[in-house]
Amino acid sequence: MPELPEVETIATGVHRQLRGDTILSVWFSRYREPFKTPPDEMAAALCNRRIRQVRRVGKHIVFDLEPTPQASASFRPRIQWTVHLGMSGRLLIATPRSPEMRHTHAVLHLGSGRELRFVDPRRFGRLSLEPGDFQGPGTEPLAVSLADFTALFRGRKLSIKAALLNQSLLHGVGNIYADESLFRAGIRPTRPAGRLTRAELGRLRTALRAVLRAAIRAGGSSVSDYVDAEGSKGFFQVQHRVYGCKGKPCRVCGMPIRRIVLAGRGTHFCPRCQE
DNA sequence: ATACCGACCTGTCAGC
DNA sequence: TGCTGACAGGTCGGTA
Repeated sequence: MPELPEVETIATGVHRQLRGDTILSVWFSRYREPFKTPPDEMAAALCNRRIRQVRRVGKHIVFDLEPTPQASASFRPRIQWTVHLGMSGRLLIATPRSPEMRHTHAVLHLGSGRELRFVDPRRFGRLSLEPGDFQGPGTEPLAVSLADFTALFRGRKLSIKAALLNQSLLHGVGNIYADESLFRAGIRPTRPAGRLTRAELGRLRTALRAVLRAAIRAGGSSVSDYVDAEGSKGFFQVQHRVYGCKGKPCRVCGMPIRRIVLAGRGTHFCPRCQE
């Protein structure tokens, strides 16, 4: 389940491998779900583009594209192709001889002879064409100042957990890192976001940045493995302290970790350490 | 405007 | 063994 650290790791890996490569032709599956832009329009815009940069914005992977010298002069100079992996989306760099996995929904044929494949069994992923200034829906959690972070939650009645998941506030935080950062900050997920003290918001911002950075470091150690081949190895190196730990003793106080449903999501916390 | 909830999807796994 | 149902969750659209 790709959240900010996973998307960052994938974007970095794809950037390293594909920067400077060109898109010659594109194939899309028949499923319409992955396309926020009509497939024909997207295919026409992607062909004869050079990959200038691949990076992460929120949970989106953004391909900055520029025309190849051969492209017609009517091409817009710069466009962006964005990939959202949803729950189960993957990007694979393959050769034409690599067997095609089930649920492959897009294949970009590249000038180097390689292929970039988008595989997404559950089809929650989305592909989109952007005019060239894609910003994402919310604020970047790794760059937000304390003042801006505090302002995001002011006056809000929804739970802090739901607020962290709201991509139009902060983008990039998903269920795992919401739970993990709330645990590290000692804040119960059910607390109304607007009722948190300045001190608590400060702890939460610090915890969120720390856990995201640690996860990026962990994922970063196996970037090429992920992009090349099967695994999502790197992402399991992260030590979860509450997520998926229902009933296990809290690492700090020993109380059993509780699981409730909040904002429609499984939510994990320590009933003693988080108040 | 804000908040909440079901729908969308398929693979996995517990339980029978 | 093979089946059934619950569960996983990012995002969107409908509703209060």
